[in-house]
Amino acid sequence: MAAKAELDRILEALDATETLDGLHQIIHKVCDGFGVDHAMYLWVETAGNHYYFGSYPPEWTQRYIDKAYSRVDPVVVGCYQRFHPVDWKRLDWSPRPAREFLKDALKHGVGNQGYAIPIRGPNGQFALFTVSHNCDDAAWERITEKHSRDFILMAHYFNRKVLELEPSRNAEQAQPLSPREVDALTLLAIGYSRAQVAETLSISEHTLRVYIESARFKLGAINTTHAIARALSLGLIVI
Amino acid sequence: MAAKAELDRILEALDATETLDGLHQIIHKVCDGFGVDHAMYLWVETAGNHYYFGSYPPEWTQRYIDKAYSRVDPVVVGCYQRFHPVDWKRLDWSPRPAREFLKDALKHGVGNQGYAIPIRGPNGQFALFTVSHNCDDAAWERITEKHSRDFILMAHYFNRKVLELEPSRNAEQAQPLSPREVDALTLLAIGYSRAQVAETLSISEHTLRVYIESARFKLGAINTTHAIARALSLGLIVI
DNA sequence: CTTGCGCTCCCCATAAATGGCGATGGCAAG
DNA sequence: CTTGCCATCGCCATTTATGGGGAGCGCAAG
Repeated sequence: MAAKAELDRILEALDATETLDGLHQIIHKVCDGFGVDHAMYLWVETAGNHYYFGSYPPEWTQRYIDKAYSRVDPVVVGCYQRFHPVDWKRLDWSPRPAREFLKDALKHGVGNQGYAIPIRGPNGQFALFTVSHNCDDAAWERITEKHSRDFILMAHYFNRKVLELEPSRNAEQAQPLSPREVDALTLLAIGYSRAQVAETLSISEHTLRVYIESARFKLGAINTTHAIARALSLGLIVI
Repeated sequence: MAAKAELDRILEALDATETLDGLHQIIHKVCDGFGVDHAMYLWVETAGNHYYFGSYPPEWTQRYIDKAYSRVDPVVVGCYQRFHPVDWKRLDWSPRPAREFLKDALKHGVGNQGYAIPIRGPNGQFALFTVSHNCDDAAWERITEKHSRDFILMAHYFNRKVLELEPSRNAEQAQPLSPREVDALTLLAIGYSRAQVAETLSISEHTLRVYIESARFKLGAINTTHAIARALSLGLIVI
């Protein structure tokens, strides 16, 4: 089957590329190889700070950033709460901002059909791989049914490469915490006050403070809340 | 290719199954179909609260839970910080607890080779899909090279089904936070004091307090640190 | 058109966390 | 055998967070 060879070619190209430029080119091969109008990868971070590449017109991508559309885009919002790839049609387009966004998107050449694959990486990374197209529902269903597995794999490989080539975006490795520090931060993270933590761990509150301060220092955190947040993000504690 | 048909059969079975029992059976088909000794799925939550099914001997799985091995298991610890599937050999087995864990695992019939695929879902879900086997390095590399894509897809499909059939675990759907609440918690999570957050958001410190309290209430958190931790865990904020 | 919710503002008092100065003993690696 | 890290303890002053009251405006959905 042609598409199978297509997938292999793309995944191999993804494995082989060593530059972001190379990576960005491959997205166009996805369009050609799978007969869709557009494909894109979008790493969603805090508002306005995305990492995007794809085949959408540059005006649209700029507009998307300028208008902070990722906050209203049902594809982003909807995928954030699910694991399963999703057809755009099945998302909730009822809120007014969403409908206006859709109108704007169609005007800028985004396809009326789309299929989005949520991707999650370490440290809370969240990204999307999307293919979109202009066609009727039946034709689109044929495409997505046939290639949904391929899209999943490509999403995985794209993200893998992005993480590899954009290490700066990926949080730095923190020095490990001592067991007591982990205990202390974990209990604080579930809402215990310092007094309660000290009692739970059967240590003086002062000793506890030493742990917290030590953990704060290791994590480069300026207060306890920050330390908890960093420890959670870095996977050093789990609640 | 036989393995291709094998993959199709398994993914279709995964799509079709509607019970956890059915799901648990399929893991054995993975072993048969791909010629590996063991396969397993492990949803890692707080210590001792896992969701597991697989082909390991029941004694071992019980022991794993009893000894809280997920805290020292380099497969779990190592995968938590990466996106890429990983061969067990490439993990860090040098800490003493890890070495003792390995000895214990081998004694209980876990293979000397393994390949682990990290899986992440909404609300900070973290799971592992692992295949393991007893053989030499060369043979193992042939298996993993040939089937790594299949393993990724199976990991994805297993997790998809688990999320579908175990909604209770995922059910901790927190009510969504308002944009201002997200702003407030996010800034607190990066270490800002309330005064700084209020200034950054250009609101009074009292208004900020209302947001924090409202978020605390929605999250069932008893103090700010707890709220931050829960919001992070639930994926409601990202830092 | 009412009800709810989000966003905004203020004061007071108390509880909690932080910063700074200490100290001792154990254990492991260089 | 020193150096560093971990675990444990104390006190005081200051800053910050929390809990308890209030209130008004706007928007959207029932």
